[in-house]
Amino acid sequence: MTQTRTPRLERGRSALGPALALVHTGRAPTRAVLTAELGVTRATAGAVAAELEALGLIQVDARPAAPAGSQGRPSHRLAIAPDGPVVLAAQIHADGFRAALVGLGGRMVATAPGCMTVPADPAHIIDAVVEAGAGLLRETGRRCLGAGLAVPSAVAEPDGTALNPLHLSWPAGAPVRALFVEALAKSGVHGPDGSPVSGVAGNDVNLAALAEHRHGAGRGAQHLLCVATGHRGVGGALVLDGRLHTGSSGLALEVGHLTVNPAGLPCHCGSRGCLDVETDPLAFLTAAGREPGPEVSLLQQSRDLLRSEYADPTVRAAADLIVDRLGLGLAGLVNILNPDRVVLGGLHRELLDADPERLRAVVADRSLWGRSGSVPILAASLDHNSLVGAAEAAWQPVLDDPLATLG
Amino acid sequence: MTQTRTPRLERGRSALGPALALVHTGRAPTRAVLTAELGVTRATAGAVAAELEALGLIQVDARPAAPAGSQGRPSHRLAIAPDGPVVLAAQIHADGFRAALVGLGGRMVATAPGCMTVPADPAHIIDAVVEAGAGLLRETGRRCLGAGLAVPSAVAEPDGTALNPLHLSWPAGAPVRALFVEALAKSGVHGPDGSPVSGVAGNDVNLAALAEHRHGAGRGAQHLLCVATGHRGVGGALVLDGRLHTGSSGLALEVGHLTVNPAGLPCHCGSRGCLDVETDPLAFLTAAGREPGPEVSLLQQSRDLLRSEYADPTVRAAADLIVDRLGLGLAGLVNILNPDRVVLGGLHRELLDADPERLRAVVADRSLWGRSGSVPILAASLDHNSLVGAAEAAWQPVLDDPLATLG
DNA sequence: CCGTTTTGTTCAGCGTCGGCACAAAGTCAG
DNA sequence: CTGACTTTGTGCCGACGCTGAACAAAACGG
Repeated sequence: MTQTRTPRLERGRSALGPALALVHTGRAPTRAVLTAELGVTRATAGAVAAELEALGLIQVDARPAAPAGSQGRPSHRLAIAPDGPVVLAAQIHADGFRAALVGLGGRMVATAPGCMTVPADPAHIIDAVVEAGAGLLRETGRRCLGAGLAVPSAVAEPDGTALNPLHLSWPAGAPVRALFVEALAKSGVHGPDGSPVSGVAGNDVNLAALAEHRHGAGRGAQHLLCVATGHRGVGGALVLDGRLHTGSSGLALEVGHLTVNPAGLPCHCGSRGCLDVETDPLAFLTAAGREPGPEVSLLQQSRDLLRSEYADPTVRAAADLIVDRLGLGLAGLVNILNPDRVVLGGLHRELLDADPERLRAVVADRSLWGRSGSVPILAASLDHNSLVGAAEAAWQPVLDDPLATLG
Repeated sequence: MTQTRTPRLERGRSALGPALALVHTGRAPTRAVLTAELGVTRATAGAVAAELEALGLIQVDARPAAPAGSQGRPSHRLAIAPDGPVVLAAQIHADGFRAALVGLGGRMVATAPGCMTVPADPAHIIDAVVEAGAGLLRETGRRCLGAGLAVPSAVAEPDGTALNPLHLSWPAGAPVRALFVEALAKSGVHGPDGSPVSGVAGNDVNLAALAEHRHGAGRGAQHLLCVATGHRGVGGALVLDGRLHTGSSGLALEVGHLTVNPAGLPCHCGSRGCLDVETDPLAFLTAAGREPGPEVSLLQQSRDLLRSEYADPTVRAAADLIVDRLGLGLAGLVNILNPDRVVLGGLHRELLDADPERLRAVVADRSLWGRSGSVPILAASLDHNSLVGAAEAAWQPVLDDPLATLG
């Protein structure tokens, strides 16, 4: 009998994936740096770069723009091919959806926003956002290698179902990944070989964390903790050694039910004073004595209030209160996860911008010992980070093994 | 100029490390299974096994004990070489210390307990435990490839200092790893090449989790959460994909200050009702209305009480109270980390044994949705798991690259 | 102009692993 | 008992990714 094996590591240049990841995240601007980062010889790095260029993923400019002041032969410049393949990224949030084409390097090639004019039904909305993305693909004629979808809900693995899509009034357990894949096939989105592209779905904060780690405020962090609040409730995410930690069934970093105010508001989870109900936009508006209106999103109302009336002592006091509660929650997370960076999004990001020192002081005061007490807390720095993160998740197979997904 | 490179991946048979790890954890009892687990051809697996045997690490029995009922040629049996090299494992706890020699497979070859007769000084105790280990090495004449030390304190990385060795009355920041390495050199513990062996130090609960994951109740878990309480305070640990997650500075899983009883006892951290003060042996004894005595350890007193007087309603009520608090803490951790298994040690293990259903019910009730709500909670199953874990940490370089550490 | 420094490329060689053929050692059917 | 079948172990050869060294190229400085 002929010997069969279950291939663990595909054949092909094994340094290809790491090399592409380095160029993708901007950590390998030249072949010389690529050589050092990969830990291989110049010969290998050169061959790898040539292969990536042949695949149409990167581009080598023999004449660099910056002559620089160092001596020796100037290095050629490595860059993402501007006309290379893209992935389809989609995001659904409380106020609408957005589709985009995203190239390597996190570059948004085209984008199409959409409002919630269709029925609030998972299948219809996902169909609409995929159709918008397919339209962009038709307009631009770019090759598409994958697709990613960000939703404001925990997504269970390996099922791909949304467990708590509360803001969307969707039923718990909606099979978002299956609907996404189905919509992709229906819209005729296909890869270079004509077969339908693979689709992945994930929690929006998780994906935002991935994007911030690759291209934003989290760049270079070993263990990155992200916390964000957009509408109702609070989301968390953790990137460990460059990979998203979603736990063994996709439910990790459900941080909303950390107790941050023992005598606080009752939460649907049965406890009181959970992070979810104490630090989200509604909590802020309530603490500031404002009645939330129905026109714009709670995040928008909170942001407007914070930016325009921060001088008002009531608003200031409300912000301080939320910051104190958030700080307690972050300190608890820092003690458990010991990240080397924290990035905040949504309203938490705004609160950090308004008074960076207060939040940092609370966290430092309540977290334990040494370096972890002074863990840097930064504001998210990317526009549409969930969308870019959905693209990152879609790019992941290519970054892991370019040959298997292209050649 | 000749090309230099910073080697990322050492040369040598790259399947050697994974193969040794499989035999080490008992997941490769035969060459046939090894072939399947590694995902290589039989030829490669055979060559790898032959090389490991030549290195004196494993042993191939051509005649297997179990003829089994399956047809085809019976597979030869792979086992850890019984007279192979060992590592020196050491543990220091509140009541004394213990040194041991541990072979691959977690097999304890020799052990030597010691009491706290020496001054309560880090250097003296570490010298004593290393000297005990060196004595075992001299007695048995085994080759020693590394050394590991478990201490009841968070150990900061990369410094190797003990940050909160409270039960030992040591100064915070004691340089335990440096002292350990120094003591090893002083005692003449050396590797096969005559140079002093490398020494690693870690938190005892972290190392216990590693041991349980490799050889105990955590075997096969993808993400394993361990929680244990031995004397005062509560320790946590997380094993992710087979590697200990210690965070970016070694301080991860400091779970003692999760709030589990908002109106509870004040804690030195400034909050109230922390896991540390609500679920440790002292909390149990106090809840049961017993005055802790000075003779034996708090854990021993708690265990005796729980085992002999569980029928007493007061004791039963105290146990239930602690279990409820512990369940709240575990649920919080499960929501954040989403492990697929939880293993409990120390008093928590005893409480689980006393009433497994109560704890599981509390955790399921307070953790969120689906599979994570029914995460299995098991009792630690290894004797001296911190000690075995110290050995695991010492073995790690060999498991990662046998050739680099041996030949 | 030539030496120095750094970068890029070509080429031979080596080591690991896949693929195949064959041998070995058991079960099962008759 | 014998022969077909199944599964395991091993020897051989080639593919291929990578190293190492030599050489060429492109800048700077004296």
